[in-house]
Amino acid sequence: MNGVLDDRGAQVLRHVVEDYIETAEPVGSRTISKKMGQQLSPATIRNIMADLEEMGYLVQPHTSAGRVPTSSGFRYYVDYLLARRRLARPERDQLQRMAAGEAGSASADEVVRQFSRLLSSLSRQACVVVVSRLSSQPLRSLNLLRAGVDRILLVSVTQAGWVEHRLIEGERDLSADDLVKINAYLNELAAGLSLPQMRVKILQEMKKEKARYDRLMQRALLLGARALDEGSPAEVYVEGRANILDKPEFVEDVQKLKRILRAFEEKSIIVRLLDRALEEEAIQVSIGTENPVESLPDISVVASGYRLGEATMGSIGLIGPVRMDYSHVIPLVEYSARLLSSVFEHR
Amino acid sequence: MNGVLDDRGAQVLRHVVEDYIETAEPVGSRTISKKMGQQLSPATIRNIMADLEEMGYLVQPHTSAGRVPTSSGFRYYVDYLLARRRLARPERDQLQRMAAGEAGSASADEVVRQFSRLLSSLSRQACVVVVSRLSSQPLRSLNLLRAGVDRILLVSVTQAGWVEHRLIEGERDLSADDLVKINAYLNELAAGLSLPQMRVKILQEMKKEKARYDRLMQRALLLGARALDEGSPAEVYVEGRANILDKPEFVEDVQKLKRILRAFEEKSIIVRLLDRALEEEAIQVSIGTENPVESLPDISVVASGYRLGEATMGSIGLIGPVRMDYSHVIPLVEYSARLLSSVFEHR
DNA sequence: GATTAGCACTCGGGGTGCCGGAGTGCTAAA
DNA sequence: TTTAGCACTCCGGCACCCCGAGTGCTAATC
Repeated sequence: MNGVLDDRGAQVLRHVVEDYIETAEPVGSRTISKKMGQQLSPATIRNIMADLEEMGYLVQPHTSAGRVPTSSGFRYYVDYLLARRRLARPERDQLQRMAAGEAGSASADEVVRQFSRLLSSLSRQACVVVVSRLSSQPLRSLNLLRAGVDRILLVSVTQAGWVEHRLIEGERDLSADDLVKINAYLNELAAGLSLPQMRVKILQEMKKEKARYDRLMQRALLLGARALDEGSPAEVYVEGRANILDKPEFVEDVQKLKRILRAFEEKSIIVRLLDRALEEEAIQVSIGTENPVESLPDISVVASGYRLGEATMGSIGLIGPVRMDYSHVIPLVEYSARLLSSVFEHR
Repeated sequence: MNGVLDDRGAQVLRHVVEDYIETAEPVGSRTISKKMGQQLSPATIRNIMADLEEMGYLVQPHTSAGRVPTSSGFRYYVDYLLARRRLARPERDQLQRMAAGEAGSASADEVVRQFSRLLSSLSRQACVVVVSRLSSQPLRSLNLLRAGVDRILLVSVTQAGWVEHRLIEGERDLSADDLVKINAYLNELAAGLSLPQMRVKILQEMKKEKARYDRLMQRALLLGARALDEGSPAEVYVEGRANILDKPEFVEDVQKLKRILRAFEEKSIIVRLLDRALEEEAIQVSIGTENPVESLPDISVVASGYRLGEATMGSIGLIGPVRMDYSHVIPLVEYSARLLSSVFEHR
């Protein structure tokens, strides 16, 4: 009675979880007995279920109701009982076709958004979210453009094709020619570096220039340093919000719904939810209360980072009720993340 | 009996609408009689209400229930009965402070997003949507940057500070120097023109260059033409989706909710909803079935275009149930649109 | 000793019936 | 023309009951 299950217990738990995933209703002993081909009578199943309840894997919403898996029940299921199903052919194909289609043409954020859409519609079950972080990627180019009498636009393009721009205020006295020179200079510095590396480089370079005392180049470095100081915020894309309205557990409780929708509007919350997936290589599954946002104890997150070479670029994941079809959703996310990585790899 | 109301009828209609806006419940004759200071007894009110029902301004959900305004009831109210309230001081202040704060610093799309957020939270009542159209704005600059072995990034900055970029495929043989030259050339052409004007200019210029036969410049023009051919899609920002969950009329009907949330995920639908506001100078109010999307007969849209000089830049509006506090929401949107225009004006 | 059949028990949900209140329309009186 | 009065309607809430699904326990069976 230490949390480890014998084979029978495990099988029962598996069936309870799977039935519950399907029906969203408490599962009774009869149902399980039938599912297991009557090897065991309902009465026996009841005993086993009582044990499982004692161990915290199941709960009864009320006496004389069937059982419902707890978060730890789901956790046990995911960790030990899940049949690692391969992805169904048509889904693989769809994802691959999309990847192939997007690979060449669209801009990077469009690629990500398309993936997010498709993944949300394939999983039906949940909402798709994609976060991405720019700073770690190596740059392709860095350019300053005039964007107003006293503002300048810094456009950075990474090797993977991400484009980011930010404004720098209060620069009125640089001519178009100056900017061209500065661009040439900065680009020489930038090639292949990531933004933080670039920052370091600039600081080094500033010391040198001080000696040489080239006013324009010094100016260039100052501008670069200022722009990079701010750090780039994550981008968040949420698709398929409406899917949560297909889940009875949410529709029955408007408060939950509201909390979730509100969360979708807060970038920082989404980022927190998918943060873990950025660090780790493997897919991350946070079930119910396990997820890092305490105010959302009824949702699960299945997410995986995607990468470009060494650096993690972002993470893609599904958000939905704890009652999720993990055996479907996990390979789906895994595969998508891998595809996404490879799309960016071949750019 | 031709749709025009005498004073008494109008007053009764006004009170029914206002009470219904407040309570979301059918309104009875007693309530109205009280609201009107007992000048008329409930019985009289009942007669008047029966007339209003006959004229199509009110309906009874069932016999022995109070009355609910129809879409035409709301329409009549908005057109003739609405006390054009001025905006409350604190709301004006908040909007103004925001405008002042954003004016200088942020990039244009950030400004719009902030407005959208604030407007959604001030109106509580509904969701905020902003659409914006780039093509008509005069350009400040146009730049080509290398973004991959065989792709080039076109970055256009408008005078109002909107930044847009798009990729051009299959250009491998232009050196960085070439790009600099091309940029200088294009920028000379571009100054002060809008994208479509630019297109025309480029076509003219192409004829000339053909004569001169300058290969690089011809190349530049081709690139420019290709990039501009595609036309820029509208940007859509939706904020405060969760607010619709505060409206009992939506929460009671999950199907409606789903339709609305789905609509929010379709750019094209949102654009259709706010389209009218782009054309007209004045604020646009579409009540219930009046709005251009037939599949959403239970929502109203209050929207207004905002402009930069002559050209309309986009429109900002609220989406919510037909039962909206128009007397509050209309000035709110009007004022926001005006502020937004002025923010962009002073750039 | 494990399994199972049997049985008593519990609880939620759905259906029914009843009542009260809010509201109406109509009529007749003011 | 307005209004008081009255009969009528219908919704919503409440109590009630019953049924079914499910349980736990016990005693018999393998």
